[in-house]
Amino acid sequence: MRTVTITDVAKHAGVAVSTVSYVLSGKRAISATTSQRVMRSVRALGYHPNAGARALASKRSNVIALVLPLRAGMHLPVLMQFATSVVTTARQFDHDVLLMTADEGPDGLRRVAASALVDGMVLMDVEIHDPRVPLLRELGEPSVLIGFPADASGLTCVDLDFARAGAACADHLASLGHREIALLGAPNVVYKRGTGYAERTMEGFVEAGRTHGVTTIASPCEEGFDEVCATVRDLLERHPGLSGLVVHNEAATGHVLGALRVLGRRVPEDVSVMAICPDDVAERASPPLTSVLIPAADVGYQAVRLLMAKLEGVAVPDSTLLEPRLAIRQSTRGR
Amino acid sequence: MRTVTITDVAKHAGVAVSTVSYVLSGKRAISATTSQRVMRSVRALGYHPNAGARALASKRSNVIALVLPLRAGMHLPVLMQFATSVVTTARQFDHDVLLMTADEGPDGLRRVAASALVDGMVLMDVEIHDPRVPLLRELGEPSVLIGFPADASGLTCVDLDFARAGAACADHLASLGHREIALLGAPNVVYKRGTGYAERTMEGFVEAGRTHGVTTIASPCEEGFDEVCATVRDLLERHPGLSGLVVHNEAATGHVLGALRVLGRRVPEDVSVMAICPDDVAERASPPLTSVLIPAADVGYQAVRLLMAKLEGVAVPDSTLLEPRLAIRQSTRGR
DNA sequence: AGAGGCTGTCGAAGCGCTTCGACGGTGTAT
DNA sequence: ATACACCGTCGAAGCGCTTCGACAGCCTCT
Repeated sequence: MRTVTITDVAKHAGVAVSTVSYVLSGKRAISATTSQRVMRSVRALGYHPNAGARALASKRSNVIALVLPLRAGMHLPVLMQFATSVVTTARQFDHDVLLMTADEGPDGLRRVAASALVDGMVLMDVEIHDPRVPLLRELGEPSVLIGFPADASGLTCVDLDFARAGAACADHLASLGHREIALLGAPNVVYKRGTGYAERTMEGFVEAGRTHGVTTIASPCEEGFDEVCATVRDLLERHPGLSGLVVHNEAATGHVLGALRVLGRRVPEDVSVMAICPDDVAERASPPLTSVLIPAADVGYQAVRLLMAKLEGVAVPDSTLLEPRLAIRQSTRGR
Repeated sequence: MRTVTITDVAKHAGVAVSTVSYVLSGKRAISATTSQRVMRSVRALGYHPNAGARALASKRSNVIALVLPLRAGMHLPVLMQFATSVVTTARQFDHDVLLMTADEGPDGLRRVAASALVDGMVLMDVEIHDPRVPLLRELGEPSVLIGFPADASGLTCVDLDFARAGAACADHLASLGHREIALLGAPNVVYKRGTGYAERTMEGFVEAGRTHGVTTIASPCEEGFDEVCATVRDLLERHPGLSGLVVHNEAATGHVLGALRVLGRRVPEDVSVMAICPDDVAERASPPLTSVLIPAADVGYQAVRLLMAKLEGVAVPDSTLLEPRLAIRQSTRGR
């Protein structure tokens, strides 16, 4: 069973090869009757254009790269959500997604760009000082970053507005009357690395606390149960007035609740707890956590949408920040 | 800056285009001197072969598809581990990975195969009655499945030997002197769907228990804390002699420990607990859990290795089962 | 009635690469 | 010395598609 080519379709429909191409691409006007005849042949023969030939002739592969670094302290489920929304959105724009990880290093990007395997790329989990950024500038490959590097000029970046997410938490707790509140963040290594979103969340949190005249404490948080327990105990001992806790670390979220239980503090009666995390994590906790949502699906969608616009030659904003969304559940209350 | 083509390299090196091609592919003998001269030109010009042209001429895209369904109850981190090991291994074989999700449905597979976008595919999370399986047979596309469908004849399947994993847990607990042991499995929906690995684990567990003359209980387990708590409480009430617990559900692992704490049972003094999960989850728990490892990286590696063999036309075994590995930590002890 | 402008279709020229057959040149067996 | 084999290299023919320019036919405007 030889594979069906455009020539077969053309013969079957009794038209020229170029006519079939134009029907399929819509790049020139074709009469309705011809068009229908061609489409009927396409279906009858089960024709699918050969991707390689198309890419060669058109200089467009209709594939975009999704570059995931996969570092310690990243929460995988969120990454997966990004990834799947990128794939789904890309398909809506008739593109496929090539998955790349960082272990090939920057050379991977270079290779993929130079070989015209992809038309553009979406880079996830971009750090403040990301080695991929200068390379991106050099390659001139259309791209969209998820996250913000230190120097974002000339790049297209998308992310949740983490500063506002941190602030939203402080706002919510302050409005409930809490006067001393803490943020438990990512593991230390994430801050050491200079990961923008973690820092911006803290800044937003602290800043908003100051505005409200509320005492804020911000602390990194490791991910083992015992470490979380120690951190929480320490926090409560040092700050007896502490009554509000924000967890921005998905692996630790469950442990924090467990630690409070062990320490004999009730949620929300003694301590209000909120999380910055996807909804399903917040809902699965006990009690369900008031949370600020990380809109992973939306970020992925925006990233692809922007990339597609760039591929069309449309100008796009350098920076796109997505609004955090507060969902009030049962883990916070006034005092 | 026009992109560098093989013609540029040939001119630069003073040889024919075909010679450059043969140097790069090694498909014909080329003298050492010529070869070196060509390679020097390749580096000097920064040549990368155009993927589309290569695919068109050679009928090989050097891309494989990775198909993730993404259903409820799947544990994402494990999927990610599979995925990254597939990508890494594919790169070792000079292939890239196209990421596909199920929302395009079987047509996605058909499209990708017919357009010669990929040379073969790796399908993850295959169910007992998987709609993709008949399609796969029809397409005749080289493929490897991770997981086992009901009828695996003529297909290449890889997976952890879950029956032996379940048995290993029962063996371990029995050898420690426990006479009544329970398996907490995946959420009910997973069994309803007919997911092979979940069922096989249970069967192996029950079977091994029988061999040892130990009472076994196998129960599905939802993933919220409160549900887990209720399940565990119920289990302990109904089976007062229960002293060993196996958790085969990553989202629930942490909750089970929390539930036991709440119920006043110490681990491992009162109840021995083990898990079937990746090492990092087991190590992060408190106390660190004796576990049977899911060798995600190895499964991904094997899948790609087998696929590459098939692409070379080498015959491969229909079924590859990976040995479970028991790691004894602090959550189990004799009674 | 003729010029000019649209529309819809065709033919042909590549896109950059692989691969096949051909062919000098050198080494080995007769 | 002649025949033969083999090694290393070359030229050319596609792979299946897009796209450009050409052009026939028709309509509209003067």
